[in-house]
Amino acid sequence: MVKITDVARRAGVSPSTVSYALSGKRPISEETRLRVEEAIRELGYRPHAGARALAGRRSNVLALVVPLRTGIHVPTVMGFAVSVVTAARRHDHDVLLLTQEEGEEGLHRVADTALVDGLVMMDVQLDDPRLPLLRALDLPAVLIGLPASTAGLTCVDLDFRAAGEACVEHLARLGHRSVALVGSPPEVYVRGTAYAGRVVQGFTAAADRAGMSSTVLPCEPADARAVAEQLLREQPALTGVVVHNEPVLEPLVDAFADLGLRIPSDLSVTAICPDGVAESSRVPITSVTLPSEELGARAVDLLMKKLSGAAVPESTLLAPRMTERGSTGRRTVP
Amino acid sequence: MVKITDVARRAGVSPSTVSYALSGKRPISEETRLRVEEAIRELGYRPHAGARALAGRRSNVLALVVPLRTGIHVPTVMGFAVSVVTAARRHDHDVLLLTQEEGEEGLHRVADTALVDGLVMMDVQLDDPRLPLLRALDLPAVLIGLPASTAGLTCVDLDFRAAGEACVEHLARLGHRSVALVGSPPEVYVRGTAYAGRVVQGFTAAADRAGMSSTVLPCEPADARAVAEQLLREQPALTGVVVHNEPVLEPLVDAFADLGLRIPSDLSVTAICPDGVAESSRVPITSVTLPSEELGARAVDLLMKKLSGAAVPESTLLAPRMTERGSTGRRTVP
DNA sequence: GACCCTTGTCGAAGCGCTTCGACGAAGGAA
DNA sequence: TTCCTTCGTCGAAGCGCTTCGACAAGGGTC
Repeated sequence: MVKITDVARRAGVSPSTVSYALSGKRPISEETRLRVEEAIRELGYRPHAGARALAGRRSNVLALVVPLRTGIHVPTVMGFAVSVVTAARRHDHDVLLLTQEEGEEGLHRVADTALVDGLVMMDVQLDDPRLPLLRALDLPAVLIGLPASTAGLTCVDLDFRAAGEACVEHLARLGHRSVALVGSPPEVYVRGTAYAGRVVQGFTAAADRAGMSSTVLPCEPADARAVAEQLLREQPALTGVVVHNEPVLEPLVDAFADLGLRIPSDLSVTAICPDGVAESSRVPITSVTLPSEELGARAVDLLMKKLSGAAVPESTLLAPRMTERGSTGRRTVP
Repeated sequence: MVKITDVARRAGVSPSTVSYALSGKRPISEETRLRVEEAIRELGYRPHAGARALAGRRSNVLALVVPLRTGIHVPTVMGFAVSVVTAARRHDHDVLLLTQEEGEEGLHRVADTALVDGLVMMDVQLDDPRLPLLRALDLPAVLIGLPASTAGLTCVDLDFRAAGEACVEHLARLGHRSVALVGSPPEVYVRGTAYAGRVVQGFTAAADRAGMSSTVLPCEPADARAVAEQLLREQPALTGVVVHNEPVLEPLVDAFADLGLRIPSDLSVTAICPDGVAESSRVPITSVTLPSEELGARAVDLLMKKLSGAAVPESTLLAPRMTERGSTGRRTVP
C-alpha cells in the first residue's frame, strides 16, 4: 500500500504538505502542488479511508435509508437511490445502504460509530416513529418526503398537494366536470404515507373549487380492471382520471380500453409518476413528473450544506411540472 | 463521544483488555468480561469505525455493485440487494452501494482506499469487462451470476440451465409435445447476459432430448400480446409455455386468456422467477424459484469465508426447485 | 522442587492521516 | 531601516483503536 509518506518522499516535501496540497486548506505554491500531484499519479496513491475518517473526523460516507414497505413502486425507489448515489459521488462521498428493517438500531449504529457523516431517508411517514430519534441523534439528515411536522428537520419533496391540484386544474381547463383519483393501495393511506394523502387533499380541494364532482379510489396492483368498472358504474359522467399509482397506470389504461373507452376522446387520463413510466405506457400519459433525479440531488446538496455548517430551510417543495403527452383532451360534450 | 479508554477506566481494566473482551482474540476471565460489558452498556460505547478500520485493517463494510441495465427487473434486483444487506448484517458488516455507472473507477476507489473489505457484484455478463480488473484487484469478491470463465473467481448462481431443463421436463412429464420459451428482451441476450443464455440452452436441450418441438422468443415488456399471438399463429400445436421474464409474465397470461385459452386446460404455463412474482399473478404460476434471498446470503457467506482466508469453490450453482401452483396440467389431447 | 505451559492482563507501539503551532523568507508600510 | 504581515512549509501531536510482547500467577509434569 502506498501512503502519504511515500508521496511526500517522492515529491521531496513533508507529509503535511501533501495533505494540504490535497485538501487546499492551506496555501501551497503552484510548483509544489504540481510536484505532489505528479508523485501521486506516479505512485497511484489513494488516501486510506479509515485513517482519513479518524484524523479528519469525516468519513465521506452518507447513509441512505431505503423503504421496503408494501405498496411502493420499487423502480421509483431505485430511481431515487441511484440519484442519491450519483449526487453523493459528485461531492466525493460514498453511500451506505440501510434497509428499513434495520430501523432505529441501524441509525444509531452508523451515527455512533461515525461510519457516516450524514443521512438521507426516503419514504417518510406523516408521523414517522424514527423522527424523534433523528432529531436527537446529532447526525445531519435530510428526508425525502414531508412528515406532519418538519420542526428541526430538513425535508425535500415534490409538492404533491400542488401536483394533485395541477392535474385537476388541467382537466378543468379542458372542460371536464367529473373526475376521479385512482390512488395507492389502502395500506399506504392507512399507515400515513405523506405524499399519498397530500395528493388526495390537492385533488379534492381543486375539484371542489372548480365545482367538479370527484371520487377517490385506492387501488391494489391487481385490481385495475375492477376499479375501472367500479368507476364507470358509480360515476357514469366521468371523463377525467388522475392516476397516482405507477404499477396500476398501464393496466388501468388497458382496462378502460377493454371497456370500450378511447383515450383521450372518451376519457382523459393523467398521472403523477416518473417520466419514464408515463412515456413507456402503451398510450403515453400526460403527467406531473415525479423528479426522482432532481429530488435525490437536492437532498444530497442540502445535506452537504448542512455538513459545511450552513443553515438550510426546513422544507423544500418542488413545484409540479406537467408534461402533455396526448392522453388528455377537451371534453366532448355528449 | 465515549471511547475505549472511558470503558476501560470504568471497568477498571486497560484498553487492550476491553478490546480483547470485545473481539475474543485472547482469553479474558468471565468476571472481567462481564464488568467490561456492563461498562459498555452503561456508557453506550460504540467503537469508532474509522479507528477500527485503521488499526484492525478491516472496515467491516462490503461493496455491493448493483446493475442498472435496461431489461432487468428492478424488484428482483432489489430482492438481491436486500438479502445481501441482511446477510451482511448477520456478519456484522455494512453495505456500500456502488452503481454500475461508477464502473471500474468505483471498484478501484473502494479497494485502494480500503473503504471495503470485499465486494459482491450482481448481474455479471458472460464476458464481463470488469472481470480482469476484479482478478487483478486484491479485493475478495463474489459474483452473483456465472461468467464464461470462472477461473480465479468466486461465483454463485441459480443453475439456470437446469432450471430451463426442469421446466421442459415438467411439461414433458405432463405429456406436452410442443413448447415455447418466452425470454428477456433481445438486448439482454445481445449483451451476453449469462443466465438468460443458459436458460435458452437448458430449454432447448431438454426439448430436443424429449423430441418436443420448441421455439424461443425474446419479449419486450410491452409486447406480451403480440408475442402470444405470434406463438399461437406459428406454433398451433403449442400447449406448454415457459416464461423467463418477470414483467411479462402477467400480461402474457392475460393475453392468452384474452385469446380464449384457459390455463392450464388449454395451455400450461410455467416460469422462472422469484416466488413472489409467481404467487401474486392473477393465476398463480407453477415456477422454478429464483431464490434471491438464498443467493444473496450465499454470496455473503462465501465472501466472509474468503475474508477469513478459507478456500471456496469457484462456482456454486443452486439446484432448481419447482413449485406447482396450478398453472400447468396434463395435456388434454384434442 | 524445578521446570514449563497456560491463562489473564497490561503497557506501548503503531495503523495512515489531518491539523496545529512554529518559523524562515519575502514583501509592504512606516 | 525596522516592524509587521502574509505565504509556504515543516515537525510533531494526536484521532481511537488493535495487537504484540511481556509478565505475574497458577497448575501440571517429572
